[in-house]
Order: sequence, then C-alpha cells, then structure tokens
Amino acid sequence: MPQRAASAPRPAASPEDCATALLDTLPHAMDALRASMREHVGEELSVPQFRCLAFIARERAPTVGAVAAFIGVTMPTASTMIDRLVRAGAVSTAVDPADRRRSLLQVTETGRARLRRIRQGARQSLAQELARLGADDLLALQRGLDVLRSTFVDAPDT
Amino acid sequence: MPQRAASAPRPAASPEDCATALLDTLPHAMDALRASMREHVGEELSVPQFRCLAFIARERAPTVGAVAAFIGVTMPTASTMIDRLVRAGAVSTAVDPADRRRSLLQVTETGRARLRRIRQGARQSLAQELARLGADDLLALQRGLDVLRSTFVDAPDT
DNA sequence: TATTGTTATACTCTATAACTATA
DNA sequence: TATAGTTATAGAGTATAACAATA
Repeated sequence: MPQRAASAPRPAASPEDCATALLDTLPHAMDALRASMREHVGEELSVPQFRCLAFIARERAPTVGAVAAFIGVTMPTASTMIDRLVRAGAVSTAVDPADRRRSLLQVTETGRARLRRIRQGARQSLAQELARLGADDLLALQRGLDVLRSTFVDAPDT
Repeated sequence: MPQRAASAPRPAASPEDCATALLDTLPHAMDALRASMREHVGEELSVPQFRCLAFIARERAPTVGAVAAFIGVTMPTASTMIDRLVRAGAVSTAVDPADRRRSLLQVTETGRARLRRIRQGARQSLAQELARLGADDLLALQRGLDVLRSTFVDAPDT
C-alpha cells in the first residue's frame, strides 16, 4: 500500500471537506481564468465560446449534439452559441451526407488562429500568476488538478 | 527543506503546464459544481447568487460595492443581482446612517435557511462524487485546492 | 415513431453609459 | 467635485416548449 512520508501526521481529507473547499475556491479560480481570457482586448472569447471552439477544433467534425454534451448544455443553447461562432467566422457547418439531420462542425482557419492566440494569452497570463509559487506548491497544484480531471472530466457522471 | 518521498522521480510541474491544466479542467469542475447546486429542484440558486448570498451572510453588513468587489463584477451588475435577492426575500437593505449613499445589506432568516439548504445539498452531492476517490487522491485534491485558494482567493491580483 | 436540430420565449448575468443622491 | 448606487440598454448564456426535417 502507498507508504507515506513519515514527516508530519497527516489529517485525513474527507470528501465533505474537499467538497466545501471546492465550493468556495473554484468560483474565484474561475474568475481568474475568465480574466486571463479577457486580458488581450479586442481579441477575446467567453469561457463557453472558448470551450466550444476548443472542442470542435480537437474533434474531427462533431455534431451540435456532441458539443452540447461536452460543454454540458442543452441543444438549443449549443445551437445558438455555435450560430454566434459561425456568424463570427470561426466555425463552418456542413450537412452530414450520411444523415442529413446532422450538421458537421469545423473550425475555420480564422477560428483556429483566434483560438491559438486566446489560449496562448490565457495560459501565459495564468502562468505568470502561478510563477510566484514554489516548486512544491506547483506540484501539489498539478496533482490536485489531475484528481479533479479524473473525477469531473474523464468520469463525468456516476 | 521539504524532503520528498524517494519512490519515483518527479517531473517538475511548470507554471505553464499548470496553467494549461487549469484551462481545461476548471470549466468541467465548475459544471459539476453548478449541477450540484441545481440538484434539489425547487430549491436552487445560481452560482453567482450563491456567492453573493454567502458573502453577505458572512460579513456583518456589507455595501453593494463590497459585494461587487468580492464576486468580481461591476456595481450595476451587483446592484441588479442584489435586487433580485431582495425581491426573493433573501436579503434586506438599510440605508447607512453614517453615509446615506450606502446601502447596508443583510441576509434575512429566509435567505439564511435557503443558503444553508443549498450549501448542504451541494456539498453532499459533491462529496458523494468525491467519495469514490482514495485517501491519497483526496489529500492531493485538498492540497491542490489550498494552493488554488492561496493564489486566487487570498491574493487576488498582484 | 424517434432523433437531430432550430425557433420562440423568457430569465439571469454581465457590461457601459447616463443619471441621482449624498459627501 | 468625487463617490455610492441605480436605471437604461444591450448582448451572451441558459433553459423549456414547440416545431421542422430526416431516419
């Protein structure tokens, strides 16, 4: 079984304590994330738009339903969001020849460039804030985020 | 200096890597948090409303400006949000006798009960998902959240 | 008949600009 | 004149209900 560092007695972390910490930490962290995405004026994307675009970019040609499922919204919501991205020239749609009810989505070259700039800017700006942390804290953060991902990204619902 | 477990060689976590992890993990975690707050039908609060109410509840009698600063929105936004909470009977306002421009906010007993129920429900529902994790993962999560809090809650901007 | 997606409608969240009241 | 707050307006994000088109 996993042997632990013998240094200090570790108080066990209960699921309830973690849930509480999640509840009052996550919203602030999201604020910072949002801010990092708005920093480059004139070149911005809301968090939902960013997620939407990033998802479409990394799938080959997802449907509206797939986007909705991924970002966790209803189809009407995804539909209008995608519509805005299409009007902004970031996404193109094509009818699926195999099932004409489906729209296959793709990020345009414009959208791809836009996504790249936003992502890089946000990452840089967040990294700058994180650069104040020591190596131990960074590692702890990374591990915590891994757990978060395994819980809420890789295994969405139970 | 902090001695490390001698088990495996640890790849150093760079601020950039953590920023990337933040960018693609946090939104999903927020989805889960939002869902946990909506679970109890008929007894819900949006995340911003929850933050607003929770802040007012734990301060003695904050002003609209203080709420705006805490949740990171402009005053008009805070003003209308609070107005909704007032109309819902969760918050009461009183003119500050010392400076009649200020409104002093308070959570009503109704609001307090509501907040308690929502918070408990959300915590329980999140805790249930986290209960699948082992003790090590829970600890890692707790530590990661501590780092997140120290970075984005305790020390908002540089 | 079931599924994919859109349209209609309504609310919250959010900002900027313009205004009111008080210091 | 400066500050606290509100009102007006506009747009994004969100949901439910109703509809269209296709399987």
